[in-house]
Amino acid sequence: MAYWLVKSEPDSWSWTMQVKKGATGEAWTGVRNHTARKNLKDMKKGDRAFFYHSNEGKEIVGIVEVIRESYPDPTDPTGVFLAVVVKAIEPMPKPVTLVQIKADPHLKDMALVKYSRLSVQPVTAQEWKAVCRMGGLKSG
DNA sequence: GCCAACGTTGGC
DNA sequence: GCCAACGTTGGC
Repeated sequence: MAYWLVKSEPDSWSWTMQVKKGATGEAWTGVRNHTARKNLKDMKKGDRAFFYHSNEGKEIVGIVEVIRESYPDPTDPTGVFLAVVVKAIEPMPKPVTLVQIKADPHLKDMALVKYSRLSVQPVTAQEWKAVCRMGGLKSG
């Protein structure tokens, strides 16, 4: 199983909205970047991803699971880009902020820090564990 | 095919 | 609100 991080501005799509969707999940659409597209393509059913609030909050607020692998993004008229479907698994008991991540020597190589504009990014198993611990979760 | 101009993202 | 990073566009 692989780990990822997906970003959303809470003004357009927030963790609360994701939770309301429950087990049905929600299509993750609107990604228009080729690096991000590749990451969406690599996502497998059962993979987990951190749900990150950009701009407002700047923190990891929860964990989602991929329940449908990549397919053509219905919001993309060119048919080039991809979407996946994710469902909320659990919230972070204590959201992990960008400030905390930057301050941790083990985490400052995270894509979140290095490629701040990338909206879908891979997370290593070590990073996953470390962030979960900081967020008050025992495992991933 | 190069590169300047421009638009967007997202942290500060 | 500003600006750095970076992707895209379009003239040549």
